[in-house]
Amino acid sequence: MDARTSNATEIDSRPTNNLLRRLSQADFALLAPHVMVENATANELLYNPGDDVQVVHFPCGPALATFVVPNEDGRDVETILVGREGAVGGIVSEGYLPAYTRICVKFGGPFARIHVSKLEAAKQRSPSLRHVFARYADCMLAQIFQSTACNAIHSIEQRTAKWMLAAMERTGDASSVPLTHEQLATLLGVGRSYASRVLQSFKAEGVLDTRRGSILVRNREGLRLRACMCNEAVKMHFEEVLRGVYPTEEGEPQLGMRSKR
Amino acid sequence: MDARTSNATEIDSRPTNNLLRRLSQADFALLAPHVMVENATANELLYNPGDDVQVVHFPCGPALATFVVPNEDGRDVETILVGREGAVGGIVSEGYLPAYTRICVKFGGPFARIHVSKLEAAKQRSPSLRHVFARYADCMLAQIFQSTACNAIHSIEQRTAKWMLAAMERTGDASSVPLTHEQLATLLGVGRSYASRVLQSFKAEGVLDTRRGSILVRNREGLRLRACMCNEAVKMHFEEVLRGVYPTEEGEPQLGMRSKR
DNA sequence: TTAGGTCTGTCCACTTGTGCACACAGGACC
DNA sequence: GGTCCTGTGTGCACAAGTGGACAGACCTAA
Repeated sequence: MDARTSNATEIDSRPTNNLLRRLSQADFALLAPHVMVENATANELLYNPGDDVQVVHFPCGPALATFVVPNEDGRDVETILVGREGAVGGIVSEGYLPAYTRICVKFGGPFARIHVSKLEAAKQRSPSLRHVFARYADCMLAQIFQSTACNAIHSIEQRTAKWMLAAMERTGDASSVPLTHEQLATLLGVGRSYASRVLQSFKAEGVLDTRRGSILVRNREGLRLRACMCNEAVKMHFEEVLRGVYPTEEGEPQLGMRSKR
Repeated sequence: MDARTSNATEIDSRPTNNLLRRLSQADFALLAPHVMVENATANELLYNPGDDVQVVHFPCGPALATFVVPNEDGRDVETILVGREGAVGGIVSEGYLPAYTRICVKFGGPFARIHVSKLEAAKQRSPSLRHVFARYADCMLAQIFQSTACNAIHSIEQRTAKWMLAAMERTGDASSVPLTHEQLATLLGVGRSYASRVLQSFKAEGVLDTRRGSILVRNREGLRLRACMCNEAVKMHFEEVLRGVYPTEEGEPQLGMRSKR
């Protein structure tokens, strides 16, 4: 509604990644020449364990990436989801180290990419830019900590509901998650038949519906009732540390990070 | 054996924290004036959620800290152990942010402390120092990722064995862990009676023995056989990224990080 | 329109872990 | 030397989750 500011076009042309959109114009200008947006499709691997981390990927729009911890016996575990609120690759390590986890595109979409060396050079020049990334790294850490606790004490039912909500918040899609029962089970690190049963019980309660290869959410509030509060805890930390970056149902963070005018 | 270098005394007087000992002399010199070593006792809280993180704590000797994720229903979960291989507080966030987790002294001992502002100032002046801390942050991240996966798919038996080994590697103590069954159970996020039963089965197999308030390890190799490989996976990452920082049974990292001479 | 592969719902026997209860053992303190 | 408290060992009923199996449903492609 105040899209008539002189630089609205320039701002709106930024990739739809909340982290990038939160940057001041000056900071974004440092990165802009090196940012490239490309599409990635579901299941594409951004990094494998041991890969040299050289590129930071910012999921845009409905794109979603996950960190997958491989396991000797093949039972890989998905840990955290990263959508347009964040970025993956060298966020904590500042790059040039072997990746520990696999990073996998969960839902396809555009990804903004920048070489770590360019990002680090920009951080060198702008403390405020460094600061935003340090803050995001802290939020990502919080997310993983919460995941660890969640896996330790919450039921599969709770975690299923939590995962669905987290995915929907990030993609912005109102209703459907393209996932087979098998995939959902793997992602939670549980058996397929039990995952099916949980979905079945949700279905019986009218919370969601199942299609071949996708899950439809019928009653988001019901889902929230059945989920643990882990999402909320993490969201609060995001709000405290990086106000407006975490996607919510009320809408995206507005541009113009300085709240004046 | 080459303890006759001119500055041997100065080096040996460094706190017995492997991260600090890995620093070049020049880098350590930047920190030294601001480092203070103080003892902390078990169960002391270094941070509570929401606290402003202003001090970095480096566990020395047998000291051990843990990150505890509090839970709405009071079922707190301990996540990762940090001993003399690392540090806690503002490692990822670079300080001045509200703590997300509780940080608790698990086993008492000396802690070297430095104010985040001093550490950050030193990083500003020395890229190599910054680099060491970025690398450690990456290792810590790996540790948490592995924990998340471990909690998702490994049995309580495996996790108990893993925890015992991890604690012993870090404290260097050959045999005894001062822990009640209750504490062990809480720390793993499981019921007390089941934890007792697992210990009982280990005892029956001659792997460990129980005393009132502490657990004695009888057969470390047996413990390793019963543990998951999560420790090893993390250890490998440490070795790759920060060779010699992770404590092992073979001994501590030797000083003089440049291997020449 | 049929064939074939994948996904889904459900059954079953089994293991893992929970939560409560209770007897009793080990120390610490008077 | 008794008292009291906390910690330990164990029994039981139950809940949660596993892993294999299989029939049928859905979709695609020929």
